[in-house]
Amino acid sequence: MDNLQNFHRTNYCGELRLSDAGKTVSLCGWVQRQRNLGGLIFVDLRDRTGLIQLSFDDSTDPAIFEKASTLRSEYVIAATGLVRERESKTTKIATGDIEVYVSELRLLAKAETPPFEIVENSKANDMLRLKYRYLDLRRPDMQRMIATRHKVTKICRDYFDENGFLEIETPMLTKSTPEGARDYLVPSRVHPGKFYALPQSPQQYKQLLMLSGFDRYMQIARCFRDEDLRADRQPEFTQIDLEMSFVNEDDIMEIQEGFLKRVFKEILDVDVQTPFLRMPWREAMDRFGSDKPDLRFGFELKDISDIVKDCGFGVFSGAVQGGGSVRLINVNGHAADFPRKKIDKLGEFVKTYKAKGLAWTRMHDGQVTSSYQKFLTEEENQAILERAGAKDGDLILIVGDVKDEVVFAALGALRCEVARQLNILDPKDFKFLWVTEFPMFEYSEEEGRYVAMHHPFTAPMDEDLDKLETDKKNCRAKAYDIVLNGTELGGGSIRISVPETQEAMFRALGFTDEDAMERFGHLINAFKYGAPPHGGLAYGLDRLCMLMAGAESIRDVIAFPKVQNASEPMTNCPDFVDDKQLDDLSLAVTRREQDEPEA
RNA sequence: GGCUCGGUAGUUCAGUUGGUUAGAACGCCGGCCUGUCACGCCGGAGGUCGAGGGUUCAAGUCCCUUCCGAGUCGCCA
Repeated sequence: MDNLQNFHRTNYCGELRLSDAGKTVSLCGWVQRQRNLGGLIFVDLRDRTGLIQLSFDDSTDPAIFEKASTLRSEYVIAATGLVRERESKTTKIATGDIEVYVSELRLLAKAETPPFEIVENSKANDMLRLKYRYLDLRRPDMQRMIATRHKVTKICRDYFDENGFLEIETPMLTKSTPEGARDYLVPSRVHPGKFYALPQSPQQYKQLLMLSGFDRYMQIARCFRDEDLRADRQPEFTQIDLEMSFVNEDDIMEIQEGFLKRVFKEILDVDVQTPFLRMPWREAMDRFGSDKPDLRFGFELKDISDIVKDCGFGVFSGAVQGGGSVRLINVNGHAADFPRKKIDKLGEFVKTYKAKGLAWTRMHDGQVTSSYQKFLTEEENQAILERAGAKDGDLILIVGDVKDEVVFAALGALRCEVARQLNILDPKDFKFLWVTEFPMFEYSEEEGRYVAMHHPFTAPMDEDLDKLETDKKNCRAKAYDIVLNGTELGGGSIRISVPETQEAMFRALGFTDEDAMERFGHLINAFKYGAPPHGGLAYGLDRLCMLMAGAESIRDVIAFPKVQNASEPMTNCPDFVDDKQLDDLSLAVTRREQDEPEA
């Protein structure tokens, strides 16, 4: 084994080109592969910029050749040599015109055979990759993802700085708030029995910063939510968090669009058209069955409740008369892609969303087959097909339910599912959308009361101010979500800056004055000292990077993510702690997992 | 907590109605090879079929339990 001593790297591997021929360079990195041809050895050397071929010749330098013959994959080496044009070139790597003929070789570290090959597009499963994440991150595609993420945050800081924003850090140890997701709690040693909470978002702090007069705030903020994971949800994630004073929705959306336009241009060379399309929440639900519609394709929802409300098919008429609706989508032109068996599978799919079933009409080669037409009159059937704009080659899919939410959820998801099955979703097509005029409240079955759909500091729309207490169901908020290709990138709102309105909001949510004071007293008090009108936005850096990188999970753009049960396979956290630590924190554990080690 | 899919060599996978010594590719180890670049050729090692129990003359295969992973519903102000 050698050491670095006075070795100094002069270049990165992947940056050398034919124009560098004749130079003597010093390179460092990992052995990608060694090819020993007998009297010749080729070594592909890898660093974060790419590969370059090192060559060794037994006939001219047997000592170095002997050393090179011991090299194995993932050994760490340093080499000095002459850049020269290759005898046989390749276009497979960027440095394929040249090689480095090595005159000095240092072996800096040996390596065991890795559990999976360090190559692009690894097929190793997620668990293995995450257990050896430091090896997984050596792979070129992961290096690119992490680098892309760096570029996004770099542009973010530049852009918002240029637009007068200050980056301000807010605390990680905060007060637990009841509304919203479960908090991660941190016990206090010096206050036995008391807990901090890790922030779900810097929401209240950034509003207080507006009160302090910082006017434009930005933070790349880590947030924590103790909820179950998904492909696009991690217990700790990063938000680009903004707040601005003396602005309305348009001002916030405009500054946001400028940022996204720039990020997509600089990183992907994609020209994003601004301003983005805006759509009220109600319209998004009616047309797409979703508050985060994917606009890359059609198959929009149509309401046929009026046609079937008195029809002879109980599934339809019962849904309408029970207070719900019957709606359809027309998968136009794709009847041939959905034979009976596949339609039955779609029926199973919608049941995931609590739909009772899926009715359908398939028009293929002049033949019409249908699951429901025999129960309806000729006029009713005709009216449905007309409403759907149906023609030969179309597939009509219908869901009815006594609950509108079920119809929307089922058809909204079904619309995306058929698009996915038809393989018509282009990951390089970026369709942005603002969804606006969100409802202020949604009814929580679990709690038996209305809860804030966004958060309790969201301002109601001026024209709905009086509905805050009288008509919660129809009260709309100055809230907006930014949606990209069916993914909610982020959301924001104009905040309540009038103390009386904030008090009304807390009352509407069922808090007593004492409750509100206990939980949000700091905010309520602050608002008494001159609060500027303000609003902001926060969106998921991880999700943005995922979509830009074409990744299927935010895990791929997070260096050290958690798996589905919120553990981390590499360090094996969370883990038990010893009694001394618990004692210091005045904690006693009353229930443990079964896999507790023998005491 | 529910549903769906998965777990076989270091890795990715195949393994038929239950039936001989569980296979392939890549990787790994050894040998040969002077222009390879997925080098080539020859040889070799490597398996508690996730775990436990059951049915059977016989289980990777069938049944039960359980663990682990992925996706998803609930949940995520």
